[in-house]
This record gives sequence, structure tokens and C-alpha cells, in this order.
Amino acid sequence: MKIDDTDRKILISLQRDAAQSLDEIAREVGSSKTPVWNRIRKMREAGIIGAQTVILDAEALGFEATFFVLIRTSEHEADWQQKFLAALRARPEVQEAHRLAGDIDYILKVRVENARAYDVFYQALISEVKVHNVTALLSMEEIKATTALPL
Amino acid sequence: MKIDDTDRKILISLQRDAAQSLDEIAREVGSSKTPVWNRIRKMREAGIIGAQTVILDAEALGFEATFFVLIRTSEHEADWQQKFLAALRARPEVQEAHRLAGDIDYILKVRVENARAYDVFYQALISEVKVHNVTALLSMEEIKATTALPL
DNA sequence: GCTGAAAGCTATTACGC
DNA sequence: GCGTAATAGCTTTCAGC
Repeated sequence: MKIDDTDRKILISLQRDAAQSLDEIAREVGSSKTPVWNRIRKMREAGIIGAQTVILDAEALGFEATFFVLIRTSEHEADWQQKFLAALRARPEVQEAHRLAGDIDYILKVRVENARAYDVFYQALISEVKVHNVTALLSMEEIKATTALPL
Repeated sequence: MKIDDTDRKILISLQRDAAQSLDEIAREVGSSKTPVWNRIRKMREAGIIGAQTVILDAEALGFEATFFVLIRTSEHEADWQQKFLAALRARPEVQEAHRLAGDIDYILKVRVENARAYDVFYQALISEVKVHNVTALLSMEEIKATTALPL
């Protein structure tokens, strides 16, 4: 599916505020309700527009510690990897997980109540799957956090 | 502000799908429209519930490269830091930025079209502010990505 | 603090250009 | 493919319990 300039404007607007009415979006992109609605529907069907969610205040809800976890492993068999990925997907503390190119094999972003909760998570993970080397980076300050793509 | 069990259920439901109607949420949490609406309003006012957004398919929109950037700096004066933070906040490719404890000073998550676009970003950043050491980790596979807190 | 109903918007569809 | 207009459904407010 190809995206034109109006679609792009709609996406920018939706990323900023998905709670807006169609009229507001239409006014912003210089169109009117029906075409905007049809474009949104098409992009939803094409999977370009995914879930609609709400950003919560992590600190206010007691999640005061964010760790970035760098993982090196000696195991590279398909079997081990399946198990590892399943473990990551099953743990709600893991907000992000990426397989990397190069020296470090995986990076995780883990959101927990405090350092103690991170240790519980860490112990549980390494008892489930064997990893060679783990480095945890503790966030002192969240400078920026957005899900918006630089459209 | 303190959150009770019903509030928590509402937040879980909203994180999963913020486009649901109040009736659906009310049914899910075992309450009805008005009380759910009042709770959501209060949590919005308290800042617990923040922006409502839409998750877009990065690959479909041409953002095919994600980098995690580890930064060490020799500069730790307030002046330098202000300039660095302002630079990060101003760049839309930077989706996340954290100041860290320990050896590595900052971590960024940068979303760009391709490796060439990353280099453009990198050159621009280091020409703006002096950093001592930069390591870029390239994501090969996004295993998991969620903004949901483990409520 | 809940329920139920009224009022005002908004999404969604149908129709004409 | 766009805009206008009608309808159906939703959010938001409010009165009564």
C-alpha cells in the first residue's frame, strides 16, 4: 500500500492525539470527514495503523526503575532461541526486546517497581534460559520517550 | 492520588485498547458507564492517564532501521548537558533517551529509514555537541515492543 | 457512589457531484 | 475521489436513589 501526503498528515495528527474527532483531523489536514475516514479505514486494514493506546505515568503508578539489559549468549541454536524469545514475550516487565547485530546479542528495556523487583526478574530469567553475559544499565532520568515515528 | 483495584482494571483495559467504548470497559471491569467515566476523568486530571496515541507500523512506513546508541561523555557541566538534552528533544528520530547510572552516560533509541540516515543523524549530533565515545547497536529483529506497564 | 435517562457530539453510512 | 446530509451510536452531564 502506498501513502500520499494527506495520509501522512493524518498519521502525524493521529500520533499526536488519537482522541481527536474526525472533524478536527479533517480541518488540520485540509479535507473533510468522509475522505479522512476512508483513508483511516484503509490504513487500519493495511495494518499501517495498529493499536490505539494510552500513555500512563509510570512513576505515578509505582514503576520507578527502568533498566536496559544487554545480553550476550554463547547459545545460538534455534531451540534455545525459541525458548528465550518465548520467555521474553511472556514477561510483562519486558517492554522492548531486540535481537542485535554484533557483539551484544540482545537488548531489553525492562520496567519494574524498584531494583529489588529487577533482581527478581533477572534471577527468574537466567534460571529459565542460559545466557553468557548480562549487563544492566539503570536509567536515572527519562529524558525523552515517544512512540511517534519521525514522519 | 491513590488507585484502587477498579482503577487498575480500567487502566489495563485502556492500555490494551483505548478506542473501546465506555460500555465495553464498564462491562469488562464489572461496573457501569458513569463511575468508569468519573474514574477516567480523575486519572486524566491527575496525569496518570496521559496522551492517547496510535501505534504505527514502522517498517510499512519505511523506517527499517532501529539503533540503540550508547554514549559516554567526558563533559559533565550543566551547560553542556542542557545543550545535549535540547538536541535530543529536538530530533524526532530519537524515540527514547535516558541518562544512566554508571559507565555509560546515555542511551538512545533512534528510528530511521536506513543505515545511511543513521549516519546523517550521528554526524549532525556529534557536530552539535561533543561526546567522548559512541557505540551504535543495530536491531536485526524487534522481538517485542509495548508501551503497556505491567499492571 | 451507583443507576438510568437526557442532551449534545461524533462516527458511520448513503447520496449527489 | 470529494463533500453534504441523514442516522445510529457514543460520550458527557445530570437528577434521583
